[in-house]
Amino acid sequence: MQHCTLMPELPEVEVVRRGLVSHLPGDTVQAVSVLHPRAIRRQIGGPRAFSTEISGARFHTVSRRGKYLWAVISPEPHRSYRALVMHLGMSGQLLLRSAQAAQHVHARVHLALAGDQDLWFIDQRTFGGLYVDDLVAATSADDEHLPASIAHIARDPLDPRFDDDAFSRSLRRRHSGIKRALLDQALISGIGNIYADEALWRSAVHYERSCAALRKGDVQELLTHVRDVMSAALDEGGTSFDALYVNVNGQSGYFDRSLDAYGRSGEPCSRCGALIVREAFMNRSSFRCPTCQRRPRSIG
DNA sequence: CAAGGCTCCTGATAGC
DNA sequence: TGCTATCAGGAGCCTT
Repeated sequence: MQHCTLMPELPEVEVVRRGLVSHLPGDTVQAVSVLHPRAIRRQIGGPRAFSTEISGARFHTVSRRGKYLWAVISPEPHRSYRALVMHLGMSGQLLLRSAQAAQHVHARVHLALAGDQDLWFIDQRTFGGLYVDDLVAATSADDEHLPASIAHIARDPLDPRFDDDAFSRSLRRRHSGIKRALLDQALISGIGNIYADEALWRSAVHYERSCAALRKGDVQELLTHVRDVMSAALDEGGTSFDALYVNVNGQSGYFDRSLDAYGRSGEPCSRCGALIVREAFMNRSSFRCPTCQRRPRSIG
């Protein structure tokens, strides 16, 4: 078993959202313990202000934009609606546990709730974090709201209001390789290193393929593969999700993904048999089939 | 304004 | 045995 298989991308975060939405609404925060100051990020006033504001807060719906989650909280008098914003980063987990549960080594924030279970934020690498932010109208035209701090995050490809044509136009105007664009949360959200590699493998496209060289049909096909690979993971997570158990959690192996490219260097491509290679890219790894996903001629 | 690189962090693992 | 280097990567931030 690998030491960390979570790496939350859209499907993982969405499963966590579903767990939260089945437990949090209606519950209230009785006490707050910030166990690691770094777990409170982008918070005006820092951990102290966070604790003050979230104490006594009552939760409403839990929403998601890309890899960000937020729980709407009742406003104080004469204030706009606010939200508890949560990001899992690389290794974050949100656990609902009884108050008596032993404290996890990497517990960063503890919210004691009035209900049966408390909310714990666990995060080994502390790339994730929580904060409270204003909710603002997403567009001037409707009643959709999202935290002001994530207004720049694009819709995800499973969002019914994701605009395929607009995405295609924006993407093809980019002067960069396709994978860099897929990882840009301001262009399309929810995709991380794993699903980017998987979708590119399914599309038989090299990660350095120029965005501008893609035809509209190529983009549409890529979107289809992104959606397929994410939906499959979401189904898997959804079916193994047990609301009666803990769990809004990201246990290791929770998603037993069947991956075709990511992490499979040295193993045969399940389409052609060539050995999958790992290459350094953007301070991370890229996995591809050297035969199915040939390097563009224009790239060294 | 966009592209692209740097940096934060902890723990497992490999190599000497 | 014990040290050091490497790797894992989301996303804000900064430079070009």
